[in-house]
Amino acid sequence: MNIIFYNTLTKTKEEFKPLEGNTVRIYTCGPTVYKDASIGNMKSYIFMDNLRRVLKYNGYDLKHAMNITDVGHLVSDGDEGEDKMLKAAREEKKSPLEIAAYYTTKFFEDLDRLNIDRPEIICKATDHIEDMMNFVQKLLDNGYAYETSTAIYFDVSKLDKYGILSGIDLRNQRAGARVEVDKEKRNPYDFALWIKAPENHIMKWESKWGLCYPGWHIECSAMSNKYLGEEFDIHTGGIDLIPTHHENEIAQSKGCTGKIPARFWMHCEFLLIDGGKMSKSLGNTYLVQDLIDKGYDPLAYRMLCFTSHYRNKLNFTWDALTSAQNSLIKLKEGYSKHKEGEARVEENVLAEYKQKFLEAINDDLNMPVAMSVVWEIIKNPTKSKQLADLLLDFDKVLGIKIDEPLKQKQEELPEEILELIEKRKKARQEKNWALSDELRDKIIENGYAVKDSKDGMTVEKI
RNA sequence: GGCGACAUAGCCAAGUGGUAAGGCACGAGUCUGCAAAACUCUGAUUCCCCGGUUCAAAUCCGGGUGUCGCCUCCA
Repeated sequence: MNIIFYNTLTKTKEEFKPLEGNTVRIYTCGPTVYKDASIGNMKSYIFMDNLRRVLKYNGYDLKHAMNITDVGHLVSDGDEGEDKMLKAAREEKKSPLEIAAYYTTKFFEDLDRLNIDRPEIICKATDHIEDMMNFVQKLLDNGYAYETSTAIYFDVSKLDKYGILSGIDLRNQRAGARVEVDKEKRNPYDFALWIKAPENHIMKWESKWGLCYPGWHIECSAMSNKYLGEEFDIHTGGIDLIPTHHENEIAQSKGCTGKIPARFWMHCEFLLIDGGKMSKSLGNTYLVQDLIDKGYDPLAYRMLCFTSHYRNKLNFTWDALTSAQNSLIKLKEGYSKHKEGEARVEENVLAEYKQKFLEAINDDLNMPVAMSVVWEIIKNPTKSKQLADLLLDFDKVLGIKIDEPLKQKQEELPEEILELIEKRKKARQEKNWALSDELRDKIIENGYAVKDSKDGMTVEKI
């Protein structure tokens, strides 16, 4: 079946086919590891994982590279200010590499908790300094770069067109509206490729231009070129990377190879918190750990992401997450019921479900529609192992571990609650309903839910 | 000032010309000693407002209002 993806480059949906053979080459802009990754960051890695799984489900092999930025970008894009890595290192009293190692580990922990598969190639910026220098030299050789007293700059005026991704027109931009103009720069939009390190800069490398450190776009160009070639299939990232980072990657690659590095550019929209931006000052920069601490299975967040399309903003609220977790529980229960089902269903029924599911995911990863097919199966009154197997098959794409119990923080019941439970059990045996109800109220008052069944009662924290 | 996105039931949201997916919550019923849980059923004559195009518009066009994002580091 055809796969259709929305391409930011052309602003249209296009049919996707790998450039070469059966292997899809993808590059994803990974994290800068100087702080914790928020659930907002994770939205775009869930998208990345979703893309991988859909391509694999369609039978493609993947060669997917993701960078780990462990060399500092600057605090400001005006090529000035303090280096983020160094700032974190100073504040946490660690070396930059310790900081990077620490947050890299935490980042991958979060990926695991969200069941996000790792790209085949994980490349660290600091391991590719040599490649970056060569890339910069190539740009100088080709006449796309120039040296100033502070850095090697890319000259955007040398390109036939700068701004094809974001649609900016340089003529409409006011130079220095927000950032002070560097007199040595030829054009306001010129950006630093290779920066001459000040005396006190810790992370710096010997180069033919002196002790330097890389600008914040060059690593992606150098590494994608190294691992995936001059032209690969898909480049992904968050929507915020379009106007500067990806625009500059395209500029660099065009200057070096004459080619736009990727055929398809796919971008994930932002997560909103209570309808607005996630920000430190509002204290709503939630982490995966925060979700766990509040008693949620991280995969509930994955479910929440599937209620909306990756190209749309998703409004995160705790209510929405609760709703996603409830539906995840129901989904797992529904799966179990089918798994124990003895009935047989017609082959064409299975084929029809599969067709609808495939149509949805291949239409630019339309997960909300794909999920509606899943619910159709769950709600099918004919309980059949075949349907359970189909759901398990779909879970290769969903990655919600439909066949495993919910992973929730289980709290031990306190002693006094256990006592109340015992007393109530006795009261119920004696059919002393008044006492039973009184004890139930007490348990509920303490913040626990009581469920009675034929087999006894269960009590859990609300 | 420039660029862009969005506005669909209480909430999270699909749907891009053919008469409103799905989930959660709520409500009702079944069950239960009563509740909870579970199971079943139920919800927008209508898609921010006003015009226009069309046999037909949530979907296209024009105008308005509102919300949000980017142009500084950001997924």
